[in-house]
Amino acid sequence: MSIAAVKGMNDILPGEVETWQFLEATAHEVFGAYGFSEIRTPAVEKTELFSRSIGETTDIVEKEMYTFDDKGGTSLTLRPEGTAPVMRSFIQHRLHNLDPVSKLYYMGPMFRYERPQKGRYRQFHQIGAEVLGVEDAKIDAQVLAMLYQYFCRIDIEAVSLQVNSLGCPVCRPNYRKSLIGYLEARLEKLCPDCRRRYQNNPLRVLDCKSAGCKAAIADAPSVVEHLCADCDQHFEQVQRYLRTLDIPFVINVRMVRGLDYYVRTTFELVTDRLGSQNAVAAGGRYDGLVESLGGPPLPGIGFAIGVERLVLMKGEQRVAPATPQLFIAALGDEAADRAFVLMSALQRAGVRAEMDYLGKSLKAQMRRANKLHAAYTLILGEEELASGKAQLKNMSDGSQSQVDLVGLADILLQRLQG
RNA sequence: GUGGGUGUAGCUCAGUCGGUAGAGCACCAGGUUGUGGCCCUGGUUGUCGAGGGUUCAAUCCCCUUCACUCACCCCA
Repeated sequence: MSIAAVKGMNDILPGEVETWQFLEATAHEVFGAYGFSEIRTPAVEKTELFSRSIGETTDIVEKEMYTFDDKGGTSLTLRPEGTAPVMRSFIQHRLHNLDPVSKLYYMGPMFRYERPQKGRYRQFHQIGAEVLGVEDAKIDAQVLAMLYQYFCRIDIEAVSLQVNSLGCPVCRPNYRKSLIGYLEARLEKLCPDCRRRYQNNPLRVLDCKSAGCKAAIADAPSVVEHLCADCDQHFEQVQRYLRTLDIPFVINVRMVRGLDYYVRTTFELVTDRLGSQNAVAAGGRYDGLVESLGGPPLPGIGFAIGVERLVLMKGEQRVAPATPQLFIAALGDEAADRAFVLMSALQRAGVRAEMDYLGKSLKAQMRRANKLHAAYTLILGEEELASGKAQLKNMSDGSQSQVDLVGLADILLQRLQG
């Protein structure tokens, strides 16, 4: 057997890559309109960055990271998510000194050692955005509005925006305590996993998919009822601004986060079309993160979109590859040389032009022009060289006209670009 | 990490109750001595995932293994 790609890491081939390019180009455009700048960070970071930010006891850090020692003995990790590297870069370059508010976005591969399945891969791609320096609920709403606008622009529907508030270090401990008390009284109804984790990570139980757990937590205390005054007001304002902007959303008080740094506003864009990997985008507020990584005490909020999941949702409605505007069918060596020069001139001028390189028959060249969906085919043979006029065929209606060989490049440029 | 499913041509798959394989699509050529799409004719392509066992004989039965895939888990 020849060498295959690494498990869970996929090639993106012609035919599919056009969809990726569209999704990325639209992100540049939409995020740019909202005042975000792109930031690019390395694929590898010191391991400590992730263990400190994501949380030592999360699954990501405990068992899903690609971690290794480099030849100098430093423990490095392929980034499993994008927020921590952006925070690291932000702090390292003191970006808060340039502007009190930073709006950044990124896109690129992330790595997690998980068992691959539909919508979940070991190398996957995220498009993410982060805002640093604003606590006001307007920015929460603006980030959500931008995310919503992006999904409108890429024409993906069948997603629902779910919003929740997780509280802050002041109010969450109280909620935690009351939730643990509630779960303790119903331990025997919980699944084994939840029985094990209700002490360490009680919020996780709210997200459990087992029928027993779902029933057991049906009237569990909700986070929202336990918010402190500040958090409650913040959450109310977020909702008010979302309504002002006509952003449709639902409140899901059972939504939790897999990463430890989230506080207050959290959200997910979920769909029922991707099996169990139902989140196509997720994010939230992380007000303590920058400071905990050694930076200034700045609030932050952001999200990440799973690009593979978008591509899956686009499904059959793929973005079509660009097709040649002109195919030049040449017969004989002399005509092929003329065709080559002509094609090159057109390409320099930005016209998508193509010709045959394999010495095929005219019939075969026409077939290829058709297969490539060329808009026009120029036929150039001995007769045309002798008469000084080439045949230009419109491939959609089959009509054919004569064009002068003298100044042909300019004539074609006018026809094809005008 | 756990469980299920599937591995046969480039793709989607059929098949042999054990006698070393086929269809459609794709690709190539011809039907038109210089004109695509539709149609017709012909052609190319396989270590039947890998290793071992049973057998005169294995792509088929048995064992092992690998890969892919879906789900659990986790998450974008």
